[in-house]
Amino acid sequence: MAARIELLIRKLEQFRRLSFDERQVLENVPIDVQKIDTGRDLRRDGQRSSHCLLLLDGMVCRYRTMQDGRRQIMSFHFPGDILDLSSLLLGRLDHDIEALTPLEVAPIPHATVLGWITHEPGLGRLLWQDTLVDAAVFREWVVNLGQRSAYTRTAHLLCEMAARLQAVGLAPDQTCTLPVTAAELADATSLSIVHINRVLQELRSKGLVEARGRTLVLLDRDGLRHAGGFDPGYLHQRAVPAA
Amino acid sequence: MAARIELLIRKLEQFRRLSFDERQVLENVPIDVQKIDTGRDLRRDGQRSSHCLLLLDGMVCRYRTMQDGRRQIMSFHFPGDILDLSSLLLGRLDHDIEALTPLEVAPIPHATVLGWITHEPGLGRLLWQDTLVDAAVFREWVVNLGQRSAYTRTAHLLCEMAARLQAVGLAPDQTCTLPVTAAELADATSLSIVHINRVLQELRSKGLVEARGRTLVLLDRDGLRHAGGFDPGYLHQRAVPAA
DNA sequence: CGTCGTCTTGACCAAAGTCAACGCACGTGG
DNA sequence: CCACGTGCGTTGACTTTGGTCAAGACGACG
Repeated sequence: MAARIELLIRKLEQFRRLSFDERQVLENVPIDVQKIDTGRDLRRDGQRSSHCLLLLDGMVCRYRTMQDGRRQIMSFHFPGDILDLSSLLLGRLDHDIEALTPLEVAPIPHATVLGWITHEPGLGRLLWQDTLVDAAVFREWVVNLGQRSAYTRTAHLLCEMAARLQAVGLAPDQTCTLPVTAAELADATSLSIVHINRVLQELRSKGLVEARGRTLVLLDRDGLRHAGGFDPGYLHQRAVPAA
Repeated sequence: MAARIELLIRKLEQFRRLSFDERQVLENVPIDVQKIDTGRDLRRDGQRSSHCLLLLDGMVCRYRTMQDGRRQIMSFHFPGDILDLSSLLLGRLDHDIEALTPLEVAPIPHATVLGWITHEPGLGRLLWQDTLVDAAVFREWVVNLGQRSAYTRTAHLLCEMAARLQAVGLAPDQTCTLPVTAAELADATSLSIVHINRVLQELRSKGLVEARGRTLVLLDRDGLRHAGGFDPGYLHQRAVPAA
């Protein structure tokens, strides 16, 4: 299963080609695949840990629960993402991380990651770049929550998810299937379930999306892009990598 | 004016004590102080640059302007902050940066910063930590915009600003003066000016804040903390540094 | 003294939330 | 194989939070 580290390599190669040595360092990491059920929390608010989690398969969200039980999803993550890079340098986590689908993750000891960046400082820079992109995505969410209407906001979020899936080769054609429920979209857009439902109806009536069981299918990426005023520049992706 | 780099040092020492060599590297940087007027843009959306800006005095915000002219402020910055660290590794900026007060900034060439992190990898780690904290702050803004009411949201924002000023020794006592207008708070909280005005009135009526010309005085930090449900954990500050 | 930017107020409006009931599909166990 | 329960989606009626518009006050500064 060592091939799985390819996901991380592909993600980092969004920034620049890796050198032979850099690839070697990553490919030599023993990958210990763990399976996790839908709904399980991978990490809890306040937790310290000695490993980072590399997501190999499935989808995950980070969220914070308020005192009154409402919750705000802060980000979604896809295969190739390192879920809690912040635990490496910051210690305590300030949010929860939950499995939205059945998952495969690989815990990578902090010591291993520190080894990477010591022996190959270039890798450290790439990981730092990754956290800068993360920050850019959070900024975009601030704009999205602050300035866009329910309809535009939802479309924008769907575009972002599609663009990120495509970047790691998981949404090769125009369509794209997202394993999210209306409740999860509501928590991410900070709309009520009732209202996100009305928004999704509108998106469906325009032929932009389609509901299939517990998943949402994006039918018309350009239409969604237009509906959400989506400009992918903030994702700082290079050209779409070859499938 | 070389003493000014002390601000950055103090900021980084929020994470850990610097070694003698690390201090040396930073203290040897020639500081070229530039003065900037209120309202000027320091950086524009899409811009590339060859320098990072170290803020020495004054207050700054990052924002994005929408097509319809509304704008969303994404963050405020205080002395000691590096304003566009992302330009170092990501190239194109995805937002504007504006002076909210008269400013003193020091441009630091990218090459210089790259030199720091090459010769003292520990400094690179500290700067990376700084961007992780930045990201944590953005996440908190997502929660703030998504889940908190106008009143709570505003109080929370004020608490955050006070806590960050205090961390660099600029709000030593219980009170704290912020050079922000209602319009700027409105753009940051994504409330209308009219509504933020009503919120500020309520905060004033409870003795939590006071308006003095173009500045806002925080009178009762504990009261604000309570009003905003503020928990500073996400700022990942160590104990308050000695004044 | 006038002007400009900022703050303030009140009346009205609209986007999104809440509540409550219902439907629908799926899975499990009798 | 059907009955039931559970989780998710849907709908309509009503409410609330905060937005919009418009007018006026205040205060700093040339």
